[in-house]
Amino acid sequence: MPELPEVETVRLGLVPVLEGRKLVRVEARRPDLRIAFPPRFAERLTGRRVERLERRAKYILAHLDRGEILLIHLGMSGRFFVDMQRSNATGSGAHDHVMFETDRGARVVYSDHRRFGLMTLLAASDRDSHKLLKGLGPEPLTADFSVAHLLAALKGKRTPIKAALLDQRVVAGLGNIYVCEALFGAGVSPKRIAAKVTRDQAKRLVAAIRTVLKDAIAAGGSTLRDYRKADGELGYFQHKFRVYDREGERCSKRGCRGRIKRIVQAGRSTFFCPGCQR
DNA sequence: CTTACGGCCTGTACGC
DNA sequence: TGCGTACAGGCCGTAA
Repeated sequence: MPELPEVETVRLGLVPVLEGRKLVRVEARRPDLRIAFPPRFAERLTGRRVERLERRAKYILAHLDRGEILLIHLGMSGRFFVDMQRSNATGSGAHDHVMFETDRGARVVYSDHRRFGLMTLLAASDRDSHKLLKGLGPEPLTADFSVAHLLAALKGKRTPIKAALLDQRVVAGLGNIYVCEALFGAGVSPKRIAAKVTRDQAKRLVAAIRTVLKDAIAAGGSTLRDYRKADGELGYFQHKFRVYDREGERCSKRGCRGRIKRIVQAGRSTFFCPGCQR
């Protein structure tokens, strides 16, 4: 269920445990996440030092010594746990697929009941050319993501803006929730055809996207001590959304008398206020 | 080329 | 309580 802010919060939780640490033991308990582990996956990771954890879109890239990158995607249900007791016997760890033990004795467990996540290895030199990474659009929290870029990316697109913003080639890291929130913040209707978004709306969208993502990351940092919950789970936090999953509630915008509506676009729920999103 | 849709898995919520 | 159904925040491959 993680989008950019959740992935970033997970990354921040992993940094103190993994960065600079050597992996002394790695177990890959099942090989069939969305993309099967490469051959000898656990062996190739054992003994490697994690030099740096990077986030790109919804991916975490663990830069290892010897010029390799461990690429991680959490899919819909991927979670990391640090230093907690997990037991397959009791069922609590039934979906624990990968375990990393560091030279400081920390144990990091990756759990993913739907198995839409993935882990794979790539050469550091493929950082920008790997097929999962090469088509990604700009990071929304950097200057690469500009009004000019957004307008160019939307040009000629016949799909609704909602679908366009979910397209990782347009902007990287947004998912269904934050697209709904950003469209609400910008006052733009999710049904508007992408190519018809005006310059003024594009400006508001760029600003709203940055704001909702930054606020969510900040909420993770302030809600969780060390980005970690009591049970050792990293990166997830209670966050209040203004439209997502609020069908039927009053619009929170001042002076707006509308109610939040739910529609289905491209098979996914969209929440918006017909009163103030145009 | 762009756009639309099925499929991958399992868990949970809800109506009857 | 049990059962069936719908739905879930992602992404890829394929077809149109």
